Amino acid sequence: METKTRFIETATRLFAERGYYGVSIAAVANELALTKQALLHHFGSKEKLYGEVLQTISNRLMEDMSRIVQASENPREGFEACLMYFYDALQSRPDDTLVLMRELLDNKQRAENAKTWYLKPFLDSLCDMALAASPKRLKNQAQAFVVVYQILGAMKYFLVSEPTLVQMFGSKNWKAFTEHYEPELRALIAARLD
Amino acid sequence: METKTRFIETATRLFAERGYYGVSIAAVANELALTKQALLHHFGSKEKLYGEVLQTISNRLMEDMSRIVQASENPREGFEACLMYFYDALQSRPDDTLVLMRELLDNKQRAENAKTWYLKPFLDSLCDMALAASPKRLKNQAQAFVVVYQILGAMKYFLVSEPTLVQMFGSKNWKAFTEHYEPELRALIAARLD
DNA sequence: AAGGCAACTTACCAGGTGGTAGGTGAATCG
DNA sequence: CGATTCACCTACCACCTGGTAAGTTGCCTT
Repeated sequence: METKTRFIETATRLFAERGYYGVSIAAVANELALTKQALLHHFGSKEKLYGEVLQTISNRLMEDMSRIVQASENPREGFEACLMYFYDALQSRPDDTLVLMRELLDNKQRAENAKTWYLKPFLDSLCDMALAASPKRLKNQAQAFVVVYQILGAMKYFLVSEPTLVQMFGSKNWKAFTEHYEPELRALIAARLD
Repeated sequence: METKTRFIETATRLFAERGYYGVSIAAVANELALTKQALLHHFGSKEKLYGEVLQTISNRLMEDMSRIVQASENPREGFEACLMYFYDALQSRPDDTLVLMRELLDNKQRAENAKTWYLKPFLDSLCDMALAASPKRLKNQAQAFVVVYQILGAMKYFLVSEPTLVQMFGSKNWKAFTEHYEPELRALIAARLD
């Protein structure tokens, strides 16, 4: 595998665990037994490395998502399938989920330097899909956005809480929670679109 | 006001903005035109300062919540009022909300230290209330927990996104979102209990 | 008046931070 | 073959990090 790709994968894991400020570029490089200057050679700066991490996550989501959307027949089914796919994707890549959540919290600080909104197109397309899926229920863009955001919040907050909930209630209860969560998430989505 | 209290307030704001690793004790002290050694005099270490910040938030939240829980009469109405009150509380103190969210993400790292589950009694009582509020819909503890967690996720994720959404969509759109959010949150809660 | 103590201060430290400058050896290419 | 490019290196920089040591100042108690 290319060194640059390995840098991005390692950085994704470390940023997920400790956040942007909690990870030094030297720490990322050490994981691959390279020097931080090797990293700087490939990315130029820490901020650009972080940008590529976000871009990679964003690309992965957008590509898979557009595939799902095209495969669907009617807007409503496509939107629901898209959301459930998103839930599976977040569940199967917890590091991506954590990085996205951290980015949400951090980017007030970084916004001045990095003015790129990697996830905005993703949010926009979800809102458009929501409007198409439930034109009677959702009267305008703002309302569609709010409903989409409720659904995203319900799934992301739960997935991001795994370590805490396992420690709080034990892994047996956590397993029970996850088994209940998917059907309840479908029910939530349906309830929000009717 | 006591210097120590002012330190905690300033630290809460900065930790909310940049996270634990993103804030130096010197930065906190500078905000109050004091030296970092003044801070160390009061708290001993950065970790202890952070602990006091968490404790202060936890105390504030628990006090408010226990007051509300006692005041409820009808289980269903009491539960809904409780959730909406919680939404208002989070909304009125965005820094507290951000710090709690960050702690949720970080405590996989600090799992050893994080044995203070300040939110567990709160979660437990919410689950009990949910079961009492909708005994026909919710068959067991796990199901009640899942539904409660969906609602909490929907509100917390939205509130935590303010800085990002303001920059992404502008403050005018953000205002439109917040106006839609409260009624839609009530609708979400109702839909999840029927 | 004397002592103690809380609330600060300056001076300092070892180690880490992101980043620059200027290489080295190996592969590629005209 | 020589020139260039690539992927990496060592050396170095100015600044920042949390934390220690040792005062200094002014109020409170005895």
